Amino acid sequence: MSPPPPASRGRPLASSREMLQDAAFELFLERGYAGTTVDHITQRVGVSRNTFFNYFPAKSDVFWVELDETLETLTAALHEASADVSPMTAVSDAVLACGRQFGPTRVPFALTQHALIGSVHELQASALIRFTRQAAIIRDFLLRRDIPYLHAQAGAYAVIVAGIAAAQSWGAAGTSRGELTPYLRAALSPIVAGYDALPKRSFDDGVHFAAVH
Amino acid sequence: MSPPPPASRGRPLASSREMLQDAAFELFLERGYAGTTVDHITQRVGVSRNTFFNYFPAKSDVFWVELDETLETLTAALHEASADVSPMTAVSDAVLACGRQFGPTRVPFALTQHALIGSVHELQASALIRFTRQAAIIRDFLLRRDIPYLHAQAGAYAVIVAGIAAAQSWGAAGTSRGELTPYLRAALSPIVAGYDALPKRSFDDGVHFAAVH
DNA sequence: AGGAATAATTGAACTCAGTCCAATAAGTAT
DNA sequence: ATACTTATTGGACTGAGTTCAATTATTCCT
Repeated sequence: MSPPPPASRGRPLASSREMLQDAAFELFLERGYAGTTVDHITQRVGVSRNTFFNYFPAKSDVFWVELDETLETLTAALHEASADVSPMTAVSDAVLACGRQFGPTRVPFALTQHALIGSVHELQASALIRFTRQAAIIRDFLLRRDIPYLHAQAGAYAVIVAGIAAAQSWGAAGTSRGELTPYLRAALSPIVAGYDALPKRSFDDGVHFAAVH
Repeated sequence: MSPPPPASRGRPLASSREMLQDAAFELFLERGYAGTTVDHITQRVGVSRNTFFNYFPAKSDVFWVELDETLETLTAALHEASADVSPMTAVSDAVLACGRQFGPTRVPFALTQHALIGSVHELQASALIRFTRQAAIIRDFLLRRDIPYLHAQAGAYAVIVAGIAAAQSWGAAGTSRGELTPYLRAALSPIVAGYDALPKRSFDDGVHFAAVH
């Protein structure tokens, strides 16, 4: 996910991550994601196919680079959460904080092109990986705040999908889109409200839900 | 998705869908999903590799067969929804109706083995396909009930992920799992409550969200 | 009975992502 | 110089999924 640390010893990097990334995005625009092979990308940079995989674990990782940079800040945003607000409010605030990294001047490729995810297998798989990864981070946060497992898992999922729905609408809105934040607020509010209204321990009305993992 | 209609004309089917399916599940248990190739499956049935793809569009479709049968009933369940209850309650009821098709005596392979989804690319992709397909059905239902686009999309997503969280906990609970319904109820309730509490048209407090598609 | 139409099966060749491995090249530290 | 470290490379491989033309089994029509 993160760029390999520049080594002071050994053979220096001949091709940079950015070169591959730039070539890939050019080609994605020229021939579409599906019409671009890893060979195309490396040929444009003038490097062997295998070198691509030194920098990116998969072709699909290029698609997500911009988004991934932001997703990585979620953990930190959660750690800054105040203990005064409800768990789901804290999560929502963290997601909003991440969302503020986007705006009319910064729209990740993955958002403008999210329709691609519907048709390319690799993107579907890589999208789900990111989904579950972020959900696990939020779920664990909620578990630490004593939310029972089922609600922690479902709540984590729900917050993420609210973010996805917001990002999709925003990304699809074209040049008129403005800031992402109001979209996020609108999508998140019913979720947060629903969980905040939940009486403590209401989750097991007669049924015992075992924790998983 | 659905089995090819038995043709009255032309060469009759030599291998049945069930034979391939049974062989596949046997092999999934014997060697794991990833360790089973399409070749293995067709060799066990005594048929050529290409024949597999006459019956299933992809290897991953076998993984989901049992679940798919139930997912296909969602549209019908939504059509039976009463106009008296709130849109999200109607959706929740439909999901609960689908969920009642499972129980201790019927646990789909995809649920007991859901951990596989975390490690197999094809399963990730095929899981997301099913997720978006069901979400679109629910979203369109909510749109017909005059829910604005962003909330319809986010709400549809949220209901599905609540179902997923419930199904995961239930599937992971082992032989002590009992009925799926209480898990579903618990996971769905805060979502439904959150959306039901939403004042009409509160969604665009000053911002216009364009409909997409 | 003898085609013609229809549909399933098959084999073969192909594409492409991703993995593995051994060889080599290009640097740095001693 | 030499050893060590690390990047690059080529080659072979796996496995899912596609495409296509050829074959085979069956029904319908005459």
